Amino acid sequence: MRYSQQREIILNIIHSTEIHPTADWVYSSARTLIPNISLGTVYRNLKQLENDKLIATIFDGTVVRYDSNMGKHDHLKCKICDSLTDLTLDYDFKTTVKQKFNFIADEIEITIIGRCSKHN
Amino acid sequence: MRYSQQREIILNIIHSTEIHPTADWVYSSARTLIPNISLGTVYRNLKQLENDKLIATIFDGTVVRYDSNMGKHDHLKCKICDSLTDLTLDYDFKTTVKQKFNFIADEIEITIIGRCSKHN
DNA sequence: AAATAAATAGTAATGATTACTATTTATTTT
DNA sequence: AAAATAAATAGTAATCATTACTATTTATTT
Repeated sequence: MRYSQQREIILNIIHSTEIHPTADWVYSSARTLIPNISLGTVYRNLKQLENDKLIATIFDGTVVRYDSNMGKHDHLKCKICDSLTDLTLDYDFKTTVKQKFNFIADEIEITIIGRCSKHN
Repeated sequence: MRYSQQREIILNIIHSTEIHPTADWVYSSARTLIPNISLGTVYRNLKQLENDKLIATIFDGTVVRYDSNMGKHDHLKCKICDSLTDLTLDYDFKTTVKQKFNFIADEIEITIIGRCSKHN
């Protein structure tokens, strides 16, 4: 993959925020640095960065969000302020589903939906 | 909420399949019974049925799927055949997140992604 | 410095979902 | 049972996120 300033900026944007931004947020943010960057460029690079395992995508119900935390982790999603917070839970479901369903687990996605500390 | 034949048929369709259908699948299926049912009617009723807790929605990455299994349960998603299978896992994350994050958990969504018994 | 192929900007197209509106229909009132 | 009502519908247009397309630009190789 050839270097591009656009891709570097997009990756930096995702690495420098905790908010798990959407493609559109990344686009707006990138435009402050490259005013005429194209939305298509943002989407294409997000996909490439995901393929290269430099970022991860999270499906948040309606929109896709991007996450620079590449370690195995889970999410707390606040119903009130719509924030998404990383956490790490302790579990071992892989052996369970292998034994009961003969299902080989590659990834496990856990999202806990509720009210964060600011809204309860 | 006023009775409508359309809503009854939509609910029956979801109750009579295990495949966690998409809105479009429900639409196609409903058309065999009501040939000129509108796609908007399908979406509107799916939303109403969800509000009334008669069905649940699952976000499958790209499309929304509907589930008539209203009990607390989790999903096994096969990467190869794209099937979505219900299962029930045993866990208690609610107390963990209350203690560590002061987060009140209302729902917990767990999806295990991998290869089902037919594809491993 | 010229050749190349990958990446871009800008725009059009797609696909899922929602909004709108005139008409139909279930339910209530008379 | 007929008229009044308001909710639900069909059909169509609009929206929003994402993808596709294409001529141009640019990083890298020769």
